[in-house]
Amino acid sequence: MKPSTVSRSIGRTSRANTTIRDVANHAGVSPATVSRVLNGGYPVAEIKRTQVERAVRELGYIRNAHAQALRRTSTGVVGVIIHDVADPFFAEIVAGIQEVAAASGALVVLCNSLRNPDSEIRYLQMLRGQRVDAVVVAGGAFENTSYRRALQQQVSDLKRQGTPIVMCGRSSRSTDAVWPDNRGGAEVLTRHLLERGHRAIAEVMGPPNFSTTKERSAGHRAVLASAGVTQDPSLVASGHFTRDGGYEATRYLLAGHARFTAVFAANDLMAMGALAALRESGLRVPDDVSVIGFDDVPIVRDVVPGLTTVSVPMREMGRRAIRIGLAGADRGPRLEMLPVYLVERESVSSPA
Amino acid sequence: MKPSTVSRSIGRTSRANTTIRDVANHAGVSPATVSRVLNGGYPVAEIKRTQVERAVRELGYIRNAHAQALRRTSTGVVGVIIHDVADPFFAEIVAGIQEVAAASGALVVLCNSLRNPDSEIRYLQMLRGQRVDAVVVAGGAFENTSYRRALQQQVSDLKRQGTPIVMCGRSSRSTDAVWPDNRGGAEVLTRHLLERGHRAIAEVMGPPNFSTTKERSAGHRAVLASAGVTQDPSLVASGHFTRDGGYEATRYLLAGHARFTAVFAANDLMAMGALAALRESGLRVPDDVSVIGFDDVPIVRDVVPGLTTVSVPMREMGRRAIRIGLAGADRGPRLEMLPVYLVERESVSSPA
DNA sequence: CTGAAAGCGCTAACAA
DNA sequence: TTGTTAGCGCTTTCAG
Repeated sequence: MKPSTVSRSIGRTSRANTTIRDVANHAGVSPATVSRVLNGGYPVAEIKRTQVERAVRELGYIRNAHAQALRRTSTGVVGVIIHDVADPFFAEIVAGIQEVAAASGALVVLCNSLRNPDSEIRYLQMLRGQRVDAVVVAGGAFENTSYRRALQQQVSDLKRQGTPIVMCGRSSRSTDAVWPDNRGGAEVLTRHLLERGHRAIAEVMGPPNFSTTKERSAGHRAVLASAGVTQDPSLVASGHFTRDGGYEATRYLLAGHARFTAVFAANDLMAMGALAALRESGLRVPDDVSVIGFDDVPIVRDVVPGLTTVSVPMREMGRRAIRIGLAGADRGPRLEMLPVYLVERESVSSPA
Repeated sequence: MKPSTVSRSIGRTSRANTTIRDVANHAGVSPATVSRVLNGGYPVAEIKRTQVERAVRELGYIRNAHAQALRRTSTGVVGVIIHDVADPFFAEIVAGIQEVAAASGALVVLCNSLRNPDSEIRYLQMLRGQRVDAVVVAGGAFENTSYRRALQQQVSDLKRQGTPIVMCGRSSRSTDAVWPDNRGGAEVLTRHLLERGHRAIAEVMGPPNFSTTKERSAGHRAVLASAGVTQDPSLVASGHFTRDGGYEATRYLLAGHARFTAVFAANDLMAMGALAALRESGLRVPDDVSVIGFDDVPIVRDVVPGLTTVSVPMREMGRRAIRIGLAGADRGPRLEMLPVYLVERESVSSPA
């Protein structure tokens, strides 16, 4: 019996994890041989291979991923930072990411920033410490210089480490990115409303200082302007990108004196809130007021009336983002703006 | 200049990650000292501490979590296995888990089994390899002996490693668990329907061989039986725990000849599908048919008519599950069945 | 208070 | 084809 075997068997039988050494001893081979059969792609005598496989099975052995990560360059883990899992928009993106990560055997570390810029930066650091194989940051960007600077720092630190980082849901000049045509979608929706005869259109905006808010609002206003419709400032309210944010903003609008025949909401969740507020005020959709959303999250086809919105390929965005990340360090930023399209349902009609 | 410094600076400036050694050299101290200031709780001269902190900042140094995990007993990572992130029931649970994990500085690895038992087992193994500090398995159990056996094996392997595993959404005898009162909730709902005068109640069940399906169905049938109402077999259909599963099952029921005045759906998503199928058939809810759901996922308050359902504290279940896991290895299984309560909205009325 | 040294569990030369 | 060896980057005795 070799010394190593002895020293191992002396210890308490308690909490010691099974190591590659235990498997080697159990199978009567060296750790290197065990490693070779586990990794494959290296010649090992059939008899030894069988012995090792049996030992692995009998001991219920699983390699320590950290020891492996320390020696190798890849960890088999990817990091994902989103605003909030409970938001269906992000849940869909994560589902897409998971799907391709699973297909390539990678695990995903999911981080919720809860729309706190500092928290996003902190997660980026933690993911860097984890030496993840790729990171995808989903959701619109915070438009604030200190955030921008901190993000830029993380991006370059990550690059220095050789870790690809890809943005999902925001455009970018310096890193890989996949995002929806926010501006184009807003234009399509606004044109749709205009064609139906609406002129007094309330805008339920997202929070200021978000790239998503800016882009969608810009598209909306540009079309309005080019159609010669001036936006009444008292018909604009902003709120969080949530159902309650849309609800509050709409209540605020309703409390004012201005009248409107349609609501342009920054996303579906806010549109749902608008629908609730309108309903509470006794206003019917679309008979009294028309409402449009943005994103086409799964639930909006089940509300009544069905919400007319623009479809953003959330799941596909997630898939593409992680595929780009997993494909390796960037050879010049890969930028993909995904098209969106109008989905007409029942929440829009012509004003009386 | 010390040898170590020299050897480091000889290499290419390229892809080398910054290590604790680089920081030590930069600050003119030993790696041990750097480690001590980084970890805190150990006396270090004020001057050296300052030097180290500056070096860390200047180098943008972040410790390699894997090297750390290899030396320490904890990894600061927890594992979570759910059925599907895109399902709001699970998204809520994950949000709760994330919340407390973040508060204790832990990262979460999220795994989607997509309701595939083999996939769940495989993830359990991977999480074991990651030496996560705790794992929570959310969602109902697959009622099948080979799964049960494999799960039991994983649980004991995890225990041997000293990793707490807690079930979230299913009861258990051998491990820690937090779950909703599925049976009680089904009873409350059924009684509610009975009190409104319904007797011909269709049951839109979940998939067979799921603990959740069994428990909810059992509660429903028990109340029916004790009220002397016999369930018409042609009024029972099962489907996946999704909106489409509920839709298909309801379509199937509608295609049959049997008539019913209410639908008892196994969860909210299936109830939404039922609502859609009913609407398509020209049936009004609740005037022609009443519908109830289960879980009270966030969206159901926004459908029209608002869905009457039973509220399951999803987020709180997630919080509790991870708290139990993070609290350490079990001192006898901690079992918590959380109460549920009826939420009356507008989807139920008395039959004509 | 500080540094040297050992070693966590694994893989990849390098020898044999 | 196989084993021995040298670390990956960190923390933690153990001396000083």
